[in-house]
Amino acid sequence: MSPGAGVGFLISQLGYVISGRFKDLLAPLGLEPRQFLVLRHVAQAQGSSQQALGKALRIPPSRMVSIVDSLERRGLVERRANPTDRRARALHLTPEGRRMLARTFKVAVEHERAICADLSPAEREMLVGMLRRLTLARQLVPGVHPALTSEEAAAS
Amino acid sequence: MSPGAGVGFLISQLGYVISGRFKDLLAPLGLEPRQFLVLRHVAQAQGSSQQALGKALRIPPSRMVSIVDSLERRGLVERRANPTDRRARALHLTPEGRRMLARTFKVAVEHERAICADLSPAEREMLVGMLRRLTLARQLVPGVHPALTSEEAAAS
DNA sequence: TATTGTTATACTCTATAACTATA
DNA sequence: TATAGTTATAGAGTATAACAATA
Repeated sequence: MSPGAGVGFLISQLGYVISGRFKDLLAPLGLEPRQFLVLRHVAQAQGSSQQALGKALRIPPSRMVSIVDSLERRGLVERRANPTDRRARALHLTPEGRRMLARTFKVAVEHERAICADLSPAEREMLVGMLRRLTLARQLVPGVHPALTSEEAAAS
Repeated sequence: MSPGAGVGFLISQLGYVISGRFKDLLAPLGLEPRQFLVLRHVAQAQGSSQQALGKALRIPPSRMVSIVDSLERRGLVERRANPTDRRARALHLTPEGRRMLARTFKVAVEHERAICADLSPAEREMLVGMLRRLTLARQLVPGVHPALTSEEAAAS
């Protein structure tokens, strides 16, 4: 009866501590979750402009600047000139960026293993299956964590 | 492999949209989630001092002030004098606060129903059971949503 | 005239620390 | 000397709007 008991409240609580824990795991690599989000998507769409990427991730242009700034400062991403449009900057992963991404994937896999430590593989699959059947699961954008992007944009 | 696929990422995404949706459902009642959190706990521990409640909810004293202010302005909670300690204020629900709480519970129940619309009661129970078996579920404080309280305190 | 990236600005949220009145 | 509540202040994070270069 009380909201402390339901599926919604439980997932909401768990989501918070899970993402907080992931943030902690990422910290030793000197990476914040939203930097990780962008880094990952740069890898998947190399040569994209900042705003094209920002649109896909629902991150406003002005925010993309500082995120890409930080990634570039760390030598993980490069802003290259775009030959066909001198306004736009083509984003590319550096070799160091690629190595970093590999490291973060290991962290993510270990995180997942720790979370599901007490579940058999079959149970884990069943869990994913049921989570995907929750109504609100349909409005998720694959691979994009809404908490790391604009709240306004996410609501629209 | 990619973090977009795992249980952790999925719960983290879902938690965000679920709590965002609950916030939207609460909005027509003129209540924000953290006001709801405090209101609910005042009901469970009537006569508590602000700081006693804040300690249980991991909300720092200075923040409690404005939350209780807003609840008092709306006539949902009363600060009464404490006969044994004139520094402390005893928090009590008003009749209007009690009615509001009943309304929010209806909202919460409807929210839960909507989320789990495509699950049978048995599946829903199974889902709760598996969520509770996730490692990080052990560090949850019952009934307290960490996102609405101090991040620092939650980490400690 | 529209668009890319950038900068400037303002706003929200929150914690820390000072302050008062009691204890 | 310590504690309850309050107020003041400062910091982080973020969006909106103005701006310069280019289309």
